[in-house]
Amino acid sequence: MLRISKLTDYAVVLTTHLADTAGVTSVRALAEGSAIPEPTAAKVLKTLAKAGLVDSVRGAHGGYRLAREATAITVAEIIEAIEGPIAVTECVDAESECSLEEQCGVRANWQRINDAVATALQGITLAEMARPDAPRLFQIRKADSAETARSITR
Amino acid sequence: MLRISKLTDYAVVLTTHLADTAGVTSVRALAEGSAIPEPTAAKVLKTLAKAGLVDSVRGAHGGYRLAREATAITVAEIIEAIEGPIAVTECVDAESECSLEEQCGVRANWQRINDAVATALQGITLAEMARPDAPRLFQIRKADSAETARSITR
DNA sequence: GGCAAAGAGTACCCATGGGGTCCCATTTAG
DNA sequence: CTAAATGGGACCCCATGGGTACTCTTTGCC
Repeated sequence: MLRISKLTDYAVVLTTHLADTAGVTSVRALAEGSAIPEPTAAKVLKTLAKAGLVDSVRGAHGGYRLAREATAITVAEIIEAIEGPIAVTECVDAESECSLEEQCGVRANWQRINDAVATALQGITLAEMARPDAPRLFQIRKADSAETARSITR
Repeated sequence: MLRISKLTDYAVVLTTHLADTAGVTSVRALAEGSAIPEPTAAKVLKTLAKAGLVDSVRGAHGGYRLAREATAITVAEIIEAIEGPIAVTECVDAESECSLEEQCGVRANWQRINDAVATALQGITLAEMARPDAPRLFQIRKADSAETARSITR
């Protein structure tokens, strides 16, 4: 499955909506516009605010707005705000004491895969994510030898 | 976090060990060599066998061996054997009825991200995964030209 | 000033499924 | 025949994703 959590999905959708709007938007409006249950949307937005990705305005007529330009927010940041550091496997995550890490030749390669995925997600901005007709696609390539040309054709 | 499950991690480690050995190897030997609890290793191997990635030999002196060359098994296959189809988000997975999918501009982009990740994992063989000093790295590129766009759409 | 409309913070609950164990049936070498 | 293996279940536990509720605090507006 290799899933991101639903909450993260919500976060992307919500920030996407914010990217479309100029001023601040209330949780209620955002929730309605995204078909996300309001309390849950509120929870997600609070988390995003703590992470500094959105700014909140309290009080009457308050709401949320993006803390930066949509072009300056990456999908990776949103994921990390909700789920923590991107770590494909446990052993890739910072302080894991894999019992036989000396032996484990697999680890280094998971690390590389993890880096590739992280880099990819860091390269995708919220602005791009907001456009269904995004002109850019993303591909992952082996960086190396001669046959890399063929690496896409599966 | 974007994690693959521990069981999948185990699967990669176990198949890696199989790639190093010629004949069949018993679950016990594999479990000991990988520091994975034996019953759990057994479970994983059964799943891999059902998926056709490893062959089992029953009876005394039985065990497992790779069903194909290590160069002909991809990491993507192992992941899918344990976790099912690679689907970064729910809406990417086959039969999801996302309430407002018409509206949801995010979906198409998740699909693209998903494809990129899947393609990457399909390009990594078990043989490569088994070598800690793998010479190849993996990187992700944005392809903003129209031609590459076509090459990914499956 | 006071009320109402917002978000902040936190505690809490519930269901799902990852992770793990066990048992018994079946196969096969010696 | 027996022991050593896997096949195929059923089963359990508990961490956590997902969702809810309730009480502060801030602030616009009459």
